[in-house]
Amino acid sequence: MNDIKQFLRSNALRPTKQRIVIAGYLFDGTDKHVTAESLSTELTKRKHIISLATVYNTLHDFYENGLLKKLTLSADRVYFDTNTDDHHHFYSEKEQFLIDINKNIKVNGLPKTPKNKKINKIEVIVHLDK
Amino acid sequence: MNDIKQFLRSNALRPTKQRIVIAGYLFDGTDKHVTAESLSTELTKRKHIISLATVYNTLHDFYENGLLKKLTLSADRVYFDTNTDDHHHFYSEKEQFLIDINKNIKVNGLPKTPKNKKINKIEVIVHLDK
DNA sequence: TATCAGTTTAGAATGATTCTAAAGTATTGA
DNA sequence: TCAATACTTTAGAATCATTCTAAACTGATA
Ligand SMILES: [Mn+2]
Ligand SMILES: [Mn+2]
Ligand SMILES: [Zn+2]
Ligand SMILES: [Zn+2]
Repeated sequence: MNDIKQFLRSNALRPTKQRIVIAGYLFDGTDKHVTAESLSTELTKRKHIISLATVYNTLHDFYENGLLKKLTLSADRVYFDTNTDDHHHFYSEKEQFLIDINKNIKVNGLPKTPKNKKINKIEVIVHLDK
Repeated sequence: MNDIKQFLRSNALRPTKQRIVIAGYLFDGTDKHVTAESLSTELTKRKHIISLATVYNTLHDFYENGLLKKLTLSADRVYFDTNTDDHHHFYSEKEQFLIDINKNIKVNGLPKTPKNKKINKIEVIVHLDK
């Protein structure tokens, strides 16, 4: 709890009640993939009444400070990922199934990068079926 | 034009005026990535007045018949791809830059597929910067 | 403890997409 | 050929995730 305050402060984020609760949940040591909606639901379950606007604000604040990654897997919701290492995903849209691939993956055979551009990140999504 | 009619019929799609125009544009031989909005704008430029609802309907009809692929690259718009072969993309969200990678790409080092699931498709997105 | 910048919040706004239901059109079989 | 039918188009409303607004609130600072 004081750790969380320090953690927030060290990321230039004021340790407000709401941020402490959200950070406590998100950064509890287990990797998570959340949406604003799923996080809000989880907070409600835990009797923490935090407005949806604040959930959105906080996710963005954390994202902007590099504490979360953002995943665009489906057109109608944004996932935030507590695993900020470079990694990839198994994903099933139908089943809302999403798990990390932490092993080192090599992508071979890429053509040369378009003129005047540079590669920022290579993202591999392994789409799964039942 | 009669080709287009046949083409639509052979895909169980009635050759309506609107579908003929849209198919004529989309399947002119050059690969394209469009959104409902960009396609609508292009049609307007060409003096084809087709309602936005029909643009959406048609893109979905074509998609459902395997004439288009759907790409989820950004949370706030869906791209449809006239290249229906297996392929990957260079992408820059900031610059709306999107080009095909048709070369064969190999992804090595994947962990084993989760129990009771099978791989449907592997998607590689090479995110670019300036 | 006063001050101020940063934060939270309810509710409105936005914008892509989907839905509704009525009018229009392609198909088909007599 | 053409009426009957099924499919399609359309305007406008609805939906829904997300962002915005502006007012109330709170953490930091001295
Ligand atoms: Mn959306
Ligand atoms: Mn949206
Ligand atoms: Zn992850
Ligand atoms: Zn493509």
